[in-house]
Amino acid sequence: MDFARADALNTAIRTIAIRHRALAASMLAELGLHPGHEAVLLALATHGPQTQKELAVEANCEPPSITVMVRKLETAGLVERASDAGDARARVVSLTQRGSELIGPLKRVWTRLAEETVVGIDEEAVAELLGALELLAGNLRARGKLRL
Amino acid sequence: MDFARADALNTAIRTIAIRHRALAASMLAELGLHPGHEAVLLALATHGPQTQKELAVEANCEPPSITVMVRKLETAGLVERASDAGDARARVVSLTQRGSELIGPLKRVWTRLAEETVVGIDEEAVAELLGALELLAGNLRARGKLRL
DNA sequence: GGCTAAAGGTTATGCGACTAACTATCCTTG
DNA sequence: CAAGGATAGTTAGTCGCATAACCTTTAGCC
Repeated sequence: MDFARADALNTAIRTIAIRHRALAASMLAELGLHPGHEAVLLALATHGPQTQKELAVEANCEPPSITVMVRKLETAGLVERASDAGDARARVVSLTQRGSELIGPLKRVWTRLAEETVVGIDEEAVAELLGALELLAGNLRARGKLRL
Repeated sequence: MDFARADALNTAIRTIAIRHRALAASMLAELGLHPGHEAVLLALATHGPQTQKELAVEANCEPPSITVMVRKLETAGLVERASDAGDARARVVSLTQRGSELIGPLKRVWTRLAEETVVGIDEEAVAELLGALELLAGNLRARGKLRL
């Protein structure tokens, strides 16, 4: 690939990353959330109570990030942690009542974000784009761990 | 749009953002750079010396981020700042000799990153994808600034 | 011309995310 | 069953990026 195209691609990805996050931040602020928190809450809403390790996999980030986010969500009263019966190391995280009540509005905000992101693209093209994006995500999987 | 598709889209974007950045970080580390720095260096290489305000536009980030990055690049000896003749407020940033010498290797790394990102996608599809990504970037432009 | 508004930079602060290093538990296996 | 390695979480420290507040200089305008 020539540099011009490579740079256009990298730049587009970086630009989308920054702006998508910025827009997410301003929308999530309506609910008192910060970007990243929605991944934890939606994972809990979809797959039920789970350990922080599992959350780290679902939310696509490292355990230390989960530790901090879960602590903040706990302080906000949206989530609670309990000791796992059978493994004293693990902490099982689950939604509180207040957390559950936030899921509906969160899903609406999250949907609105996606709609604004792809405005002007017809449904078929969106499906195609989604496939391509998931392919990219797969390509990039765990590559960052490589140390020479 | 239904929630499932919206979430798939948002999640794909967030995942790509995190992983692309992580891979970029590990590749740029070979050159002693951190992610974000490449945007400044490539902007200077492409469009020549310019003020920090212009760099902020080109690198798609806010002036304070530029201030800090430029200072680090200056400390690393890759960039230098001079007072603008005619406007005492502005600082003109330019590449040093060492900075210029880094551009070649940087372009190679940057190209390799893009190639790894789209591995397994044929050239025509990459072009199409690039167009879609730039459309998304346009959709998201400055939306984050909105305050209700 | 002097007063106010706008613009370029910097500083301070907060957030997410990472790596590295640490603790505590669990599980293997010799 | 005791020793060593793997695993769940936490803590500490760093970086990019953002916003808010501030300082300085420029520019507009009676």
